Amino acid sequence: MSELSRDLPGRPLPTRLSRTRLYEQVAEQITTWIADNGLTAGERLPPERELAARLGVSRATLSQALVALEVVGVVAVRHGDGTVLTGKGTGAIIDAIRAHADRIPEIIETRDALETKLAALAAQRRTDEDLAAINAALEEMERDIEAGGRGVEGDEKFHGAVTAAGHSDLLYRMMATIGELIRETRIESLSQPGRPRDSLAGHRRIADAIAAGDPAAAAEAMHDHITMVSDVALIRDDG
Amino acid sequence: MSELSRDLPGRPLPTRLSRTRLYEQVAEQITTWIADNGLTAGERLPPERELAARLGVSRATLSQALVALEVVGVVAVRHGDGTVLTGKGTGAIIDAIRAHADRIPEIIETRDALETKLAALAAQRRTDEDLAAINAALEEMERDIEAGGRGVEGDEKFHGAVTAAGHSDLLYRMMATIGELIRETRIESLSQPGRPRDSLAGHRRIADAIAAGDPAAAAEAMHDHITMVSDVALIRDDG
DNA sequence: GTGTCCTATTGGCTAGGCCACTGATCCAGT
DNA sequence: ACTGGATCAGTGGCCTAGCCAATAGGACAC
Repeated sequence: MSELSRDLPGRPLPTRLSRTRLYEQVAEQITTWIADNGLTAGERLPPERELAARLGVSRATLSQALVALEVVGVVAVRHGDGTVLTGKGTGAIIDAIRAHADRIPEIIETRDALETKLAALAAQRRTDEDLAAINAALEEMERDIEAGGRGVEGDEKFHGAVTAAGHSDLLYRMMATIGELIRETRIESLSQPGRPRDSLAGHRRIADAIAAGDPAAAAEAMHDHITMVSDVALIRDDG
Repeated sequence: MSELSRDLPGRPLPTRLSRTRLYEQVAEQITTWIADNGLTAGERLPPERELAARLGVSRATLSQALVALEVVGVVAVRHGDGTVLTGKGTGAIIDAIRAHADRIPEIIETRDALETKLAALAAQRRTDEDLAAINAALEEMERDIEAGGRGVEGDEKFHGAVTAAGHSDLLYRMMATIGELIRETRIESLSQPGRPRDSLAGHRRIADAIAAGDPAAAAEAMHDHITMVSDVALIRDDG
């Protein structure tokens, strides 16, 4: 039959396209369901029997999906108790790194590599919505600092907004992978006296460059900003 | 109350020791069996029915084990054909990306982000051994091109050597994560007429900067090199 | 030779069931 | 009142049995 025709584009026949198996779709549905309902670590999934029925698959298939999610580190299935979400998510690399104790310099380097590029991309690709999100984060950080806070949340949102503005799935994922590691260094950095204000100024430079659509300036501003953060980490190393 | 007492051990009370589920043991057995018999990519595992019988488990359980191995990227299960070993082994993100078809521009961007930084780090940290490896790769590529080849292997080794010379575990792992994706673009790039020679020259610049210990020059050379590669990818996109 | 069809083989998925584990509850003993 | 053990409902673990769907390769017609 002509079933083949729809699988034969002009392209070089990249990789034997794999059929989606049911368990993959199920796993996908579950993860999106988790995201939609804003479930966090520790919360429970419905019982297998119920979940299987609700998704319209057999328990065996659901079980495969759970195995997949378990391997990836999204959930932990506990015999006799239930299926609970684990916080880590991507975990694999993170644990490996964290196991080696003080990898902070490496985290900074990686951030530098990824975010500098992302800033440049953001300058080229940001939409008005992206810009709005960036500015909102900036304002939140400013308000928090004015009120005597450290602006941690705004800081995080800012970098998240810039990452999103880069419009690169792969880079986005990589940032997500080391996201948790970054968060740890971030808190340390902003705990330094006077640091929040400096950080805010750095963010302004980045935001301006992105708004102006100047990739080079955005990259440089981001690089400088991350370098500043790294000072803190090094200080801690000395201590 | 004394409810607290159970939360206050002298020791950290490690982690809720998780029972090994059968599928884990099965997956373990399979991987060791693979290793023992020296099976390589492309070779087949026995049929599910037979394998299940031989391992003394049900097909359902074996299927779970295969899902786990599939998620990790050890095997590929093909409906109607069988279960074959895949060379890779990291896979998770790769498939997610590949599923979205033409992500080549994103791959290039990510390469640019990671490798540019790695080149700079390599310029600062390379040992004599690193330098030797880089030069060896360069020579291999040159010889291959002289002989009319495309220098694919040398190219790959070169980038691997630079990555190693960066001495950053995290960045190294991220490169490994997208390694296969890069390989695909590499082969395409070097298939362009005249491209291998240009590529070789680009590599020389990078190697020289690293040898000279000049991070900025190394980063720039790497960036230019990757930009050149990206041209090819874009050409392909047009076609 | 070439293309088509058939079929054995293999994985995909379901249904239904029993067993094992967990946690909460209840109850007897102290 | 408190402790400890027994019970029980709910949950996942695993199995058996079976049918469906995809693949590859050979038989066959041309």
